[in-house]
Amino acid sequence: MFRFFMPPSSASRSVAESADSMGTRRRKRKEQGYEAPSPAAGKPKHSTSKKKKKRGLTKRDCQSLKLLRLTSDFENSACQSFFGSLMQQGALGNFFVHTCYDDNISINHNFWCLEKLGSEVNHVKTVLHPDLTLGKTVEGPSVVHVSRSSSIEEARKGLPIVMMEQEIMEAINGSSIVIICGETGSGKTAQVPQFLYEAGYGSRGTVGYQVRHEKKIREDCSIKFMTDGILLRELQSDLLLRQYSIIIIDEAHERSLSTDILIGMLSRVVWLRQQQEKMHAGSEASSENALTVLKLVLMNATLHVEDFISDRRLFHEPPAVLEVPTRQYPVTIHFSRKGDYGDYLRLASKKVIQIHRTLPLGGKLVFVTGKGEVDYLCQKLRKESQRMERVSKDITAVLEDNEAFKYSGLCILPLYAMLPADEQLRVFRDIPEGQRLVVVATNVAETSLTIPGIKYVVDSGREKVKNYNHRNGLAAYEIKWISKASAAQRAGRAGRTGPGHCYRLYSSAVFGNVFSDFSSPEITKVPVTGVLLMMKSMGIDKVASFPFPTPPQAAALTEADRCLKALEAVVSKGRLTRIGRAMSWYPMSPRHSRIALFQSNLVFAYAIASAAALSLHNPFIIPCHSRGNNENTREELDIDNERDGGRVSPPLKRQRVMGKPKPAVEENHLRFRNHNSDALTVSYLLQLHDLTGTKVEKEEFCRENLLHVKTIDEMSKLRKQLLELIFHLGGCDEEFHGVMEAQRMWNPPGRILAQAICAGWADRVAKRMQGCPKSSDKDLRVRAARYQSCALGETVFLHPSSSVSHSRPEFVVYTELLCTKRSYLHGVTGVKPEWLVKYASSLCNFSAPLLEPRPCYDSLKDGVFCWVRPSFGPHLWPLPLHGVPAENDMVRISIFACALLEGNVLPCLRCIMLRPESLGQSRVFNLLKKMKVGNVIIDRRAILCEAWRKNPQLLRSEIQCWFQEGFRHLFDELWEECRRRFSWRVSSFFLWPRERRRSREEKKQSC
DNA sequence: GTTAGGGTT
Repeated sequence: MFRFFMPPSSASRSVAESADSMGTRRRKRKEQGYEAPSPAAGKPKHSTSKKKKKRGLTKRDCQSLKLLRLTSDFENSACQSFFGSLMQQGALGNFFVHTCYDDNISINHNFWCLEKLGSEVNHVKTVLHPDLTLGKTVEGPSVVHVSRSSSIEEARKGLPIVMMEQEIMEAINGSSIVIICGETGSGKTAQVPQFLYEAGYGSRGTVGYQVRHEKKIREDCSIKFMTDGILLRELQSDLLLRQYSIIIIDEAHERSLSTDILIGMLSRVVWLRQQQEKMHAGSEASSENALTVLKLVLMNATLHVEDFISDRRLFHEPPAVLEVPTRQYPVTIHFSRKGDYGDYLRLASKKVIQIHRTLPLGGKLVFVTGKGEVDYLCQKLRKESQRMERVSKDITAVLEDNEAFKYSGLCILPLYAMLPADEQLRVFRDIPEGQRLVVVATNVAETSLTIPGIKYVVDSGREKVKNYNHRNGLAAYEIKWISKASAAQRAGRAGRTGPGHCYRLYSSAVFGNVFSDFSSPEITKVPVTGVLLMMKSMGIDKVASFPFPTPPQAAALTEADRCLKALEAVVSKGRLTRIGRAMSWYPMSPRHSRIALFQSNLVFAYAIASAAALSLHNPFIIPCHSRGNNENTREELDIDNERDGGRVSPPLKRQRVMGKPKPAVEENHLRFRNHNSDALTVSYLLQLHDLTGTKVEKEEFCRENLLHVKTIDEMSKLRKQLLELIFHLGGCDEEFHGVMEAQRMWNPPGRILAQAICAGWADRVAKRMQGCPKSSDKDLRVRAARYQSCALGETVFLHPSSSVSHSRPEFVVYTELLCTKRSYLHGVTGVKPEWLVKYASSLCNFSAPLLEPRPCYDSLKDGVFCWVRPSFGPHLWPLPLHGVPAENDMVRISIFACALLEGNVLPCLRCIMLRPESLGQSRVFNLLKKMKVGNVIIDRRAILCEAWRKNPQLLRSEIQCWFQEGFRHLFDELWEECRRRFSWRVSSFFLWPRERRRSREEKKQSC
């Protein structure tokens, strides 16, 4: 079976496309001077647009919705389905699909002719067609005949990449690895799969897709679209990727973590498949299991391919690199005269107004760094716009109908990823008559989605990045200059539909001297614990020599290694443990997999809820209490009313805009509070959410309680995914229902769950500081609890929003140490110090065995233990005394002998209360001497049992002599009774609770 | 007494 792999590429297109399908962009297309035929004309409309409104516009969501629509639209026919998928690729894709639908594509294997561009033929490609499902190779070259209408042909002619079809296909046929570089708009995403299709790849069967939480793959699927994360998972279970013959990785320049690892992995898979093929070619064996070579196509939007080609370890033979000219409209770049404006928000606002007043019509897109800046700038622009409107009215009143002075208002819309979906969608809807669009956006508009009709871009040149210190785990958000590549991408947003302008709020000198060429790949910036675990599970032990396009920092690998050891996923030599292997199969960070794997049955299900809760961001929205400007909020409400037709109730809307009054919100959040753990607080919240009826009610629940809808929704899906993974795959449906029923009552075993969380975050521990040393005057005023983190020297604080901020446990584990106003602990759970020894022993130091308290025999564990004084982490926090198995043979023998005589090994043999003076007696010496039989040391009940089986009289006389003369006649009976019990069941001795309790009390006294 | 750039299994 032929399958392409296409990680669905940038959602930019998808969103634009989705909006397109809803028929809302026609206005914009008219503005652009053409009217594209509607791909959906005459076909049933799909409900996905509705669905989209409710859900977030994450990149993945867009992909999945779009693909759902496409595959269901076209699923009757394999090729139509495939071309349907290509619809996502922009207007030209639309033309193509439209025609395919109307004109009957013919598929013809072993057909030699290909009609191209309506002119002469002449394009015969010799492409092998190994059909794995049939298990045989189709003889001769195979091409697919496609006839297109003249309008399509015309449109295709305009695409630079079409002229390169032959070159691209020759490269792919001649080389296992090909890199195609072409800027946005070159048509590579839409056309390359078509080229392959026409060449006979994947021309049989249907098109499917898979993203997280959503999968539409039919039996006869031959082309599969998926995200990079999904393929990475598949790679884990089939290193040779037997199902695929070509893999296309789109948007490789984005250098996401998964893409980078995939490229490294695939370089080896390609090689392995070549070896396989050679092996089979040499043998006469049946071709049933024969594997063909695997081809890899990387598609890059920039010419920066150094990382892919320079390191010979990655690709032994240099890949073919093709450059496709772009079809982008010209964008004029305007730099500022002054180098660096600190107050870029003020400047941005000024620039927007200036463009608005002096330049022709066209949408404006402003890039700033975060939600705060977006909101601030929106507010500022609205004020300015209102002021100008008033002035304009005054002037027109004086000059009467003079159009030249008539001011048209600005429609100012915010855009960032965490904005609720319906508010995000406003940028794609029609704006009120007479207004002009201004979108103030974060980076989300740079890579993830494209707003139609943008002619002017105002670029602040900054972005917010999350920095992570691998050594101490301290994270912080920083505002930094973007890279030259990013700046180009932002500017490009002005040239999607016609010539545009980009106003950069920095000078060309700053751009030239300060900006880096490219943004650093994600792998260099994030913890790589999960990456390391996955590689180990795939048998890649020497991660340091893995051919990453860009290797992670050495400190990151060290940290990851230390973390995996702390989680007991690997042993000291780096080998995976059983639990580590299990962890590698969970679709979460290793820490949360560890939590989920803590115990079985009911605890398990709660642990999963906790793991899901910790896997996403904190869902509580911290309301903004600033009073704000009434006029602005009023205006925003009015716009809302216009857009949603008054569907959302005004009080709700007001609440959304202004935030609830503080006490009500706090009271609401208190309802969920677990005083020992943020994770349990959020998992309870998750439970309430999941028990809430319909989707609409769930959303209402979030609004009422000021929660991020998207975050909770994602959390809920993750929880479901994990439960299904565990119960259904294991075939435990009944158990699953039992657990779910029991869980409806929601009575989590808090203590055990806190231990589970402790096991997952064993190396992120903080201890409350006693005596509150203040490092600065500023600290004097802080009332938040002070802690010392095991990873950091300086004082850190419990975040005031944490559930445990009042209980302030002595020891906590935390999921994040984020430096904002101060260094704050987030995701906190209180833990007992003794748990640290149990779940983070790799980070503990232990003293030599103590003489006092003296070692003792533990009847439940059946062993002799001595006490050590543990301390935790680099600050050597003292922990409670801890028992470890005694190493000294004599200590073990004598303590066990003592316990035997005291009846702690076998209660019926309780013969004496040992006193210190008895230690000098010869009967002590005799007993101890007999407890070493050859090489065997009798220091445990189990060993004694085994020894008695061989020699029933062992120790008899040595023990008998401890009984008083008067009782010795009873001894024979007692002895037989004891031995009989031994032979029944070792553990049965200690089912005499009263005896055991007494023995413990005695032990305590002796300690 | 207070934060959230963008992705993903």
